[in-house]
Amino acid sequence: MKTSFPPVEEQLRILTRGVEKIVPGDELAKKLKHSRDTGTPLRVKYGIDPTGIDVHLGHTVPLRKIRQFQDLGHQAVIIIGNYTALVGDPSGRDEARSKRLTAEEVDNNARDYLAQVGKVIDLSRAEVHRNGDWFGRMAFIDILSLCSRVTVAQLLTREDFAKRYREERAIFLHECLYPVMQAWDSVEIRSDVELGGTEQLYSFMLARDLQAQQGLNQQIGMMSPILVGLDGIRRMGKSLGNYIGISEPPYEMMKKFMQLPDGVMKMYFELLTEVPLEEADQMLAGHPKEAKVKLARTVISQYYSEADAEEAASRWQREIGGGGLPAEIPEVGLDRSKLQDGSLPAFKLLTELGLCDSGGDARRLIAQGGAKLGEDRAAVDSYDQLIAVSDGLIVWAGKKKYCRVRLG
RNA sequence: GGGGGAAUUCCAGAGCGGCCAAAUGGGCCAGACUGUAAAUCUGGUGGCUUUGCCUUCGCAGGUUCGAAUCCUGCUUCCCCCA
Repeated sequence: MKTSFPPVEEQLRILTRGVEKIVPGDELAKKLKHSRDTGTPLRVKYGIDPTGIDVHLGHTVPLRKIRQFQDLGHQAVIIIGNYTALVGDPSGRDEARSKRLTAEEVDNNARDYLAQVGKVIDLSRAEVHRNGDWFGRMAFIDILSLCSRVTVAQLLTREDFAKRYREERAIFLHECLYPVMQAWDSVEIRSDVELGGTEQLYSFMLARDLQAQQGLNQQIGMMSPILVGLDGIRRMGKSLGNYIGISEPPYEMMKKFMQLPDGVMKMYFELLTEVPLEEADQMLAGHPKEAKVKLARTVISQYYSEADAEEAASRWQREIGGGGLPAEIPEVGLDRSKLQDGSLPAFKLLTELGLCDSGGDARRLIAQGGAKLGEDRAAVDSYDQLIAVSDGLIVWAGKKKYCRVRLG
C-alpha cells in the first residue's frame, strides 16, 4: 500500500524551517519528489548517545524535525548509540571525555532516553536500533577494513581534531573511530536523511562516502543550528549547566526561560515553536518581557497542558515579577536550645538555617543588605543584631534563598 | 625506551624568597536600576570568638628569621624524539 505525501513544496516549507545547512543543498527536494512519486517514505536517521539522562531543549531541535518528518509520513529511525557512547562524541570538544561509561550505565541511560524522547517524537511509528547490534558482532578484521577507508588527513579536516592537534592536546585513538562508527550506522540502516547539529558535518559526509562504497543511496545531512543555552553564548548542554530539561516541572522551566537574554528569543521561537516567524518578529518588536512569557508558555505547553503552562506563568509573575510571597516556602527546623533568651545573632541564625555557608558568608550578605526578615522583608542592619526568633518566621538570604523557621 | 614541560583558591590563569588569602577574566552571590531573576552599573567571593588569629598554592620531607615561590623524593598529567 502506497502512502500519499503532501506536495513537495509544502513539505520543504515545513522541513527547512530552522535548518542551518542541508548538504548537498539541492538533494532534499529531489528525494522528497522521488519519495512522493514512488510512495516510499524517506528513512530519517537520528542518533543519540545515551551518556546522560536529561533530555533538554537543545536535543529537541533535531527531535522536533524528526517529528515533522513523521507527521509528513516519513519513517523515523532512531539510533541509540550504545556503542558510540562507549567512545564519547569528540565533536566540538577541546578535551577528550574524562570518564567512560560502563556498558550497564549506557543500557540504563538508553531506556531513560527513550522514555524522554517519546515526548517529542512518536515512538510507536519509529524504528529504534542500538548500534551495538552491529558493532557488537564485528570482528577485529571488520574494524580494520572499516578503518582502512579513512585517512588521518581526513580526520584532521575536522576542526575539533585539527585544533587539538595544533595545540598539542591529546587526541585518543578511540576518539578517531567515533565519526567512522557514526557513519557506519547510516550504512546499516540505509538512511536517506540524517539529522543533527552543524558539528556533525564531517560524520554526515563520511556516511555518504561509505554508503557509496557499499553501492547504496547516499544520505543527505540536515543540520540544525546549535541552540544556545541560558547564558546566551555557549551551546545548551548538561555539563555547562545552562539547559532547560524537558522533564523539569513547568515552574522550573518558566523560571529558566525568563532568565534568557533577550537576544536569543528569536532563535528559540524559530527552533522550538511553530509560531510563524513574522508573528514572532512582531512580538519581539513589542515588549520583550511579554514575548518571553509567550515563548515560555508555548514551549512548556508542548510538554505539559496549556493550563499548566499558564499556571507556571502566572505564578512567576506573582512571585518574581511582582515580588509576592513564594507559594512554597521550605521549612527548616531549629532547635530551641540554640537560642539564648529566644534570640540569636543574625549571622548565627543564617548559618544555623543553612541559608549561608559560613559566618563570613552571612556577614557579607548582611553587609550588602541581602538579609531580610518576615513577610514584609525587614532588613537586618548588622551581623550581630539579635533576632527574636519566633516559630514560623520567614528568613530571606537574598531574593532566591529563603525559609520558614520551625522551632523544635 | 629517551628527553622536555606542567600541577595555584569553583574554572581558566598570574605570581617565582618577605608588600600573598594570592593579580586578571569567567562563573557564582548581593545591591542599585528595570521590562524579569534580561541588559547595565557597583560591591563581594577560604575559615573564625574579625581591626587580630588560623588553615590553604599536587603529596612528603628539607634549606631559610621567613617559601605558592629554592632543594630532594614521590604521584598525576601533557608534549616531543625513537
